[in-house]
Amino acid sequence: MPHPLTRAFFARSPRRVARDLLGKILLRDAGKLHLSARVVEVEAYLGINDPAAHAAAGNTARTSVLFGPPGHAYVYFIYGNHYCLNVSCEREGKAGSVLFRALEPLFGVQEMARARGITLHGPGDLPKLTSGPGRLAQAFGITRPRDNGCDLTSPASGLWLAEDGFRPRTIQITPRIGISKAADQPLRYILAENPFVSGRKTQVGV
DNA sequence: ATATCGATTATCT
DNA sequence: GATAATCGATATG
Repeated sequence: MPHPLTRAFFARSPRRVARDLLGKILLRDAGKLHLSARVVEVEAYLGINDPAAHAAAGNTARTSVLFGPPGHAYVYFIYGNHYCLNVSCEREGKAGSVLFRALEPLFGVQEMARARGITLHGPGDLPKLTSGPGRLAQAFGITRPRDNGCDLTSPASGLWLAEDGFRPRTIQITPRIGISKAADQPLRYILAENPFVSGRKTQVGV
């Protein structure tokens, strides 16, 4: 049985939290709806001194959760279309966070497909559910303001993180995706060779 | 297979 | 007024 991650787990640097979140599980419990998926791709955002981080703009109405206690959901809306999910890290007052970029569905595949508004035609379609930060948020019904600030260490919140004993084999670290500032820093953590990791599907070079 | 582009809005300059 | 931690559709090789 999965058990929730602790506050102390998140009260560390974004790099360590990101690294250790790989292989953990995100769960959604809303009445009859139960979803779960394994974390396979995340990015670390380092706080006010990271030009690519929303926290670089300071503690505003939008970013206040980042400056609050660790282990809480920071949900933002982007490109007029998509929501994305982060978890706050470090101590209260320090704005590090981790962005969830891709998950591997474990339970509730049909419900995720319905939330995404797509029909599955085969196993090859599964990555369309949760591969990409906007996709996984839609699959889990994560929106702002409703889910912004919710406690991801508490099953009672209906959106939480847990571990089930899974141990990742190979972890790779690469530059972050989709940003223009500080784009060279290696802060993206992925489970190597997991088909649910977002981005290029074809291997270039070797 | 890769490249380009439109959608649509909160936030900041 | 411009841009953005994205996605999906369309065009082209």
